[in-house]
Amino acid sequence: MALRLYDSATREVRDFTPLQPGKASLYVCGLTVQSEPHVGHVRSGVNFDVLQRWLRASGYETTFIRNVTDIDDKILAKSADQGRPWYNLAYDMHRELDAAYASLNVARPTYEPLATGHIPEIIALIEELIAKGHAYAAEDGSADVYFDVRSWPAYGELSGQKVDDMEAAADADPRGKRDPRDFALWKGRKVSEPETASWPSPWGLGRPGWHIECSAMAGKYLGPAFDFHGGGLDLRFPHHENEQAQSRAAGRPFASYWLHNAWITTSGEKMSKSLGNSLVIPEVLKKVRGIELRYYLVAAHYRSHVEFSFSALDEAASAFQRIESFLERAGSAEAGEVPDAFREAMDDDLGTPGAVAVLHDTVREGNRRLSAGESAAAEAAAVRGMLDVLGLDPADPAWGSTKGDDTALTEALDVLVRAVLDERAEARAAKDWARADSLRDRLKDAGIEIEDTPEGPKWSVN
RNA sequence: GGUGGGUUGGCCGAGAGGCGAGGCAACGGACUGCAAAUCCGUGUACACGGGUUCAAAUCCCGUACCCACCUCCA
Repeated sequence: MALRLYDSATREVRDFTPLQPGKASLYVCGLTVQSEPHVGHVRSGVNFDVLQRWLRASGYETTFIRNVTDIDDKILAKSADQGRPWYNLAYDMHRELDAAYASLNVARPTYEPLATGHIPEIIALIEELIAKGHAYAAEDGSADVYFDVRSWPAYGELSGQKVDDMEAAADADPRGKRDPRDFALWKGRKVSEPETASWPSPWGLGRPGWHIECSAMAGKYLGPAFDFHGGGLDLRFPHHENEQAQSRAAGRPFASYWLHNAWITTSGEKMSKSLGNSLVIPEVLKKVRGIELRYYLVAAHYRSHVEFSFSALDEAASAFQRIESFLERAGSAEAGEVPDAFREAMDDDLGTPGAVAVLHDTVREGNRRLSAGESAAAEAAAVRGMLDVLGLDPADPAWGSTKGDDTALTEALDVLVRAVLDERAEARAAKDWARADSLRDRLKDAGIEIEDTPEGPKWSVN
């Protein structure tokens, strides 16, 4: 059974037929780098990273573009509040985003274009739209350029809306627009905005509107037609609707499939800045490891709403630790082929919950064999293979060399712990259980867990 | 007003007409000096009211509640 995915445009699960046999092209809307990324933001990164990995694992030569929006109203407003240049804020937040992705083992895309690096392509696309009668420069001398929604009959097709049914935006600035639903392709510079945030254009100094950058960049790196376009559900309208309208109006077929990941909510509500910053990635990673947070995100289907809670996150961490301890027990194994059931789950609209269930089934079978004194090499190889596809392989160097970082400390601690364990071994040999347990308890109080195994006691820092 | 999604056991979270996904927690058993880890076992779950069907968590009608989008949003 081949890969099939839910296409938001047609609202049905469709078989994936690549434009070019054996190849897959994917454009994902990244973030506007205006604040620290929180759990909700990285969900999209993780979801599409899993898609990208599965496409590659399925044999597709994959080109993956994920942009960064580094100029927009919010960046300008926030940087002004903070009293620093907008590009400094954007750069800092971009680095925070990179760090968050890295801590979750989200692979780098083939290329990560910035909006500000594509002004010539954006201007060229706007000129093309004007020439074709789908865009116009505002007549109020503002240097704004708008897309003419009424000139494109298919407008609204992606989000299933009719122009006439739409609520006129309360906050839409009607200046210079022919229709309130027309959206900006180019925003003329306002006197209140810094000069550094504007570029010369045929219409005057200004900067790109939000949507046009993605059309321009997708076109530059993936061509006029490509396979997948992804992003968060809230981007479906207006962002993706507008991207598609302006791209198609310019004669480009654009994306064959539209994929949208659902929300992470807290207290039943969409995550947002107003809920505080307790869910920014560095804060969350004080509670669980990056690999555990990633497992939490992967264990839910990408189209399901997730109600974030730290207790659910803890459960996920426990579940993941079960997988890790199996790999430790089973010993080293190379990543092997994934089981058919895993493949079927992933092929079915990226069914990671079912895939994770297969993972656990395999772990249980492996543990059963180990308990029976048999080899679990086959299970360990399969588990490694599955974890690899999900970006959850604990042995992946991307998770950092925490073991190597403090080798000296670990060795020193090992000597001390061994000394205590030797003492405990003597006590146990003498059947002095009270003393043996007291030694173990003292280590536990220091955060060191002791497990007695057939190969002798093992210790680990909790 | 328009569009779309949701409500599943103590908790998280799949499934989309018929064999109880999986995990966490709990309980019982095995193993262990005791633990830990692991294995085996244990669950009258599908918001509510009707209907269709041999069979409904799944389809239909209705009701309730929740959420998202409608030009700032992952």
